[in-house]
Amino acid sequence: MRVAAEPTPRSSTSTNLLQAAGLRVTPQRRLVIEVLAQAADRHLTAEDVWTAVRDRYDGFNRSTVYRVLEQLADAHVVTMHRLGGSVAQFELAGVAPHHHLVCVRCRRVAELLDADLSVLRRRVLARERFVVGGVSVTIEGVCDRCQGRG
Amino acid sequence: MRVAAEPTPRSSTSTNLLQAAGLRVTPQRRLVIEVLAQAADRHLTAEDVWTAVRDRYDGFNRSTVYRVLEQLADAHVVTMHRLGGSVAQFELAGVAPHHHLVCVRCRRVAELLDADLSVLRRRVLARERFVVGGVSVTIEGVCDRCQGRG
DNA sequence: TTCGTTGCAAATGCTTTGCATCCAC
DNA sequence: GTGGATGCAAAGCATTTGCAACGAA
Repeated sequence: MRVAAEPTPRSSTSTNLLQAAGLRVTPQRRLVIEVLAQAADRHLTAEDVWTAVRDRYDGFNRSTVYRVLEQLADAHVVTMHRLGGSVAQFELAGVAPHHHLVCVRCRRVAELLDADLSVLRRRVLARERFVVGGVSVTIEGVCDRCQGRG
Repeated sequence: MRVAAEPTPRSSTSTNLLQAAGLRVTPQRRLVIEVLAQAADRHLTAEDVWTAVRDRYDGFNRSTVYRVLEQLADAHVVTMHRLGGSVAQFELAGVAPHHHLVCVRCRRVAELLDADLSVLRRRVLARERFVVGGVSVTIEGVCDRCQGRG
């Protein structure tokens, strides 16, 4: 794909993130990161990301989005969530360990930046012979927007 | 489908569960419930369930398994989980509110019957205008079996 | 120059659906 | 008898993969 010769500085955030992760800096990867960064408060599906990047540069392929998201997830640059629906959702990593409020009607995801689970984590490690990685609390329910309807 | 004329009592657990849920008692539904009941300690995928029921009665259709599992989930007879992998897993409902330990290597799921989250639940309800349904804690990590390898 | 990355198209895997037949009530 | 349930086959959707062309280092 030929991407418009945009005067983007080589040392932008996306470039830094890629280099820090030991990944090659390609315009596609930078775009995906920028799209996720601009949607910082939301969770995007692969389709959302694809729509956004294609808006900017026609020809951006869907499978490239999936491949890039997978690589970025492996490199811990983005985080992937499967929150009950059938589609995965992505967000830029690096904030606090986070939990989610998932609306069972509209499937919107809100973040829950609370809940200290360190006690739970320690207990599990001690009791269950289970080396704990990510702890994720998902709470299903009905969000404020949906409480009027249905 | 013609199911073998097995002398199964009409008042078995599966029949009771179906009747209580207001669902018609069909041999297919009873079989699905029985399979889930026999695997009480595990989480089964739709494929697992299908393999098990087909073992007993040839001709049991895959889509019937999906339809039955969906109806049973709607009726809260079974619980569906999406625990990081792309495939849904099912188990008979009705035990304690439960949480999971998911091994990132083998994707095996262990149960975690602990963690009192009532405080968290109350706080969320008070603060977020979010009507809380199910709370599910998922902890990813490496299980004991996998700790040797890789 | 080299090997990783991308575009394209086709395949995959899980799940859902349309329709005719069947059976629980 | 009647509406819901099932079998079958085909479609659906999100995601993955093979391969040739391309481009970052």
